[in-house]
Amino acid sequence: MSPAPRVRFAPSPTGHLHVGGARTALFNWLYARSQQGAFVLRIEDTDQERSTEESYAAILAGMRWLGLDWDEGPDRGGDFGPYLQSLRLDTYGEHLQQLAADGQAYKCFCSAEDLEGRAAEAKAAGGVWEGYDGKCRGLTGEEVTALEAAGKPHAWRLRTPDEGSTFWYDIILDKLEFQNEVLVDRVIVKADGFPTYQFACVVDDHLMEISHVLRGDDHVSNTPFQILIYQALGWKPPKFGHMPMILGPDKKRLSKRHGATSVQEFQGQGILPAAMLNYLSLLGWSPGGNAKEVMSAQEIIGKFSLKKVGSSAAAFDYDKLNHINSEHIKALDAAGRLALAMPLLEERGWRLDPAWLVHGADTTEAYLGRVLATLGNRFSSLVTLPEQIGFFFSDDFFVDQEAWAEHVSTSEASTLLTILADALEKGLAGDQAHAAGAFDDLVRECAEQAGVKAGRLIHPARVALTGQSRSAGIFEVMELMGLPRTIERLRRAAATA
RNA sequence: GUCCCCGUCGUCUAGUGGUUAGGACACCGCCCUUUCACGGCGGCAACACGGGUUCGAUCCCCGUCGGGGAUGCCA
Repeated sequence: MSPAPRVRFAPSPTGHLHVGGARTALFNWLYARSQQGAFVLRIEDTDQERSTEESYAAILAGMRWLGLDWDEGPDRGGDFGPYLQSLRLDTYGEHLQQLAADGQAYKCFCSAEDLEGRAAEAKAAGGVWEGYDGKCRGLTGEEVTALEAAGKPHAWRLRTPDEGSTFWYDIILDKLEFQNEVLVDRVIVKADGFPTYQFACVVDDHLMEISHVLRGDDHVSNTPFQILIYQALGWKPPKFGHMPMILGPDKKRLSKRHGATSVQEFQGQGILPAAMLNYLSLLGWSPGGNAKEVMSAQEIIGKFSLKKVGSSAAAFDYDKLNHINSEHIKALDAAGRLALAMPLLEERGWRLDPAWLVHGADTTEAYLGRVLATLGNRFSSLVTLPEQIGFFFSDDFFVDQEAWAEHVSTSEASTLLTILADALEKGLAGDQAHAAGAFDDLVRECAEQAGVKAGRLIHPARVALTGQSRSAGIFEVMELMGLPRTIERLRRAAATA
């Protein structure tokens, strides 16, 4: 049995946790958890311009929301820290010295402007700029001394071989090979003394004993250069696995124009973390065959395997995410649903109105519990829930104008609703008003007496009471709303014909 | 331009050198029902194209096309 794997998620703190990053983090986490390995969080803040505290906090918050817990990280330490690259500058410096000592790294005095200028020239001459022309590669000791004496700042580049090839066996993509000829001498330490991503990533992955580097396939072309760094340092590279990217619904790069792209936005849209995690797990991976797709994190861990991770890019499907989300909501028990719905009431200041005198539910929570029970599986979205239950808490509720016009604003409806209101006033009292069945009987009686089918009365009543053409069972609604309020709304509706 | 990756229903995917190419989302229809929803049942719909290899290719090879990525002193 091979030793427990050590994997990592290494975001740069330059924005929110994007779904692509979240999926990368998720697959690393799934692999670690399914193999009893370690999941490390490392922050790659080597870009002094773009790294921010807010992004750092947002990324950690996003991961916590999703439930991706890490075993080692900047906030909780570990045996291989620090886990913030800006705190590891000495380490990178030492390794750079090692490379400089044996001539594998050299100083490059070309400024960004120099490089741009030469690239433009090459292009103008009809040629192609391959990335770096190796100008400082052959600088003599005297030339270097002179440039330094002149105060010219310099970066460090890795001297890469011109012949041969670099290859590796990717866990997901199988054998990948690059001709060294196309690999350029890229910068490993910038003029500001900070390492580039390429260098810091290699040094840290090695020192932190990362066994598997699982990342997006946008890193495929960085890998050969990184392998060259491992070789220059005399180290054995870890195993690499490049996962396919997540694209927008139109197969183009996923961007804000497609809708939400950061996990924080999905949170704001009523997506449950368990649902988000579930949906993301299905992008590029599958439990196989006819296995059910709606799963808890534990179930996913139990079935996860890197071997089953696919290699083609996936389009993000908001519809399916919503479906998975509704399945997760429906799978919740009463307490779980209540916990989800209560905050929505609080946001709106909705409370049980004592005047409604609802039997057996004297607190807002108990009342909401009964409302949700009546709703049953109709409660499948946090976005629509307020509309679905608002009329239970306020007289100023959402009204579907189209439904109102069709079912309520007619003379027939007006007549029938008045008949019903009268009958409720005379016929129902006391304990009877606490049984949906009593409302049921009375409504049908009224319809019969008026000579119409029950549905002719039920439809207008539903819209009159709830403002919508769809709701929980209307007799339960009457019972939960209370007799006085029911009669009041029926009369108000009858008057609008 | 160059290098690299990818290509099964509209979407996520399962799958095999010989299958009626399976499931899920979406969509459509029917049933249930006081409507909607839920649920149940059914339907539509795919192996990108062209060459090979083979008795036989969705599957193996080559090419084309399409999509994506890289080409930074960003990560």
